[in-house]
Amino acid sequence: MDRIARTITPVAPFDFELTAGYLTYFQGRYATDSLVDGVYRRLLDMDGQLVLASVSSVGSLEAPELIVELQGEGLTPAVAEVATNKVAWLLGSEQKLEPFYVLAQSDPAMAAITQRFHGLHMPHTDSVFEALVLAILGQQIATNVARIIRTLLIETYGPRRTIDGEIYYAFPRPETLAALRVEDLRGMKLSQRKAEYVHGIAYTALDDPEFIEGLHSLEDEAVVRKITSLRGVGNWTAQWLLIRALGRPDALPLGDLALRRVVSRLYFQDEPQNDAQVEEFCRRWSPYRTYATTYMFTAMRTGMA
DNA sequence: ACCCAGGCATTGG
DNA sequence: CCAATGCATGGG
Repeated sequence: MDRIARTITPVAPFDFELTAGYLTYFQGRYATDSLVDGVYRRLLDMDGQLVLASVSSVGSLEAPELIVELQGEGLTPAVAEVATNKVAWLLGSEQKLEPFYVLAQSDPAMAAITQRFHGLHMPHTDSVFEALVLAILGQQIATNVARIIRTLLIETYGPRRTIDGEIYYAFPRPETLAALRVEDLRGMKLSQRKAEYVHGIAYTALDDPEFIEGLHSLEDEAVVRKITSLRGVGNWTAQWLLIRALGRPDALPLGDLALRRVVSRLYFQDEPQNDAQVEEFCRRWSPYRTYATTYMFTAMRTGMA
């Protein structure tokens, strides 16, 4: 087992615990990710080579610095370089939040939220495929149910590695999910329809990887047009893809019940708002609607809204 | 026993 | 083009 250490210098302000904890808020784990005793861990699947990244903070909010310890068989400096870049991406460390914070000052509620969660960056998924499958799994079910299903899928079909007596999982590969029968996915507590969606997306990702992973080079609108042609992917899923997989700052997941609720709670005295009203209202945060959405969800999750 | 929860595709008007 | 409906699971 080879080990290499690297550092990452995120764009300030960067709150490591808040950002790494965004995914792992439930018992410090999210199937593929963990945050225990200030160390964020994730098993990276790099062209079939499994590398465990262990990340800890040695800096501060305004002068952030992260230590990334990598371990795996045949770990070379070149591989470590790619792995470090992946970790930087996973933690959204390049995001510049200041312009959004300035915009948030024009609104007392958002100003309070951004102050409370100062330095929270938006975590990203490793691949577009991962974000797509996770979004399908999360459609129209309670987050708790979604978590159970997600964990089951990852721990059943994800590549794994035992290190120091602990099992780590990477997200299942397209070829693995594409090779399954729909009944196998139904065994993962997916509905017939979702099992078909996931299978179809895995098949597409395997058959035409560029269709999925090539979305990085397209404009937001083109991404939405292209990805919603897949069965199981509507606007809500496309917007989450822009946020979670592509790191776009101005996405807005209209149709999201939680978004409607949190906007109505924070700005309309709990008076229910429909999608058109939410869209109209959220214009004030463009071109940073991704950040506004994520911060509102975080506020809601922690009982602040 | 019900009802609902961070949607989508299909169908019927 | 828009509204209604089935889908599956687990928690309240």
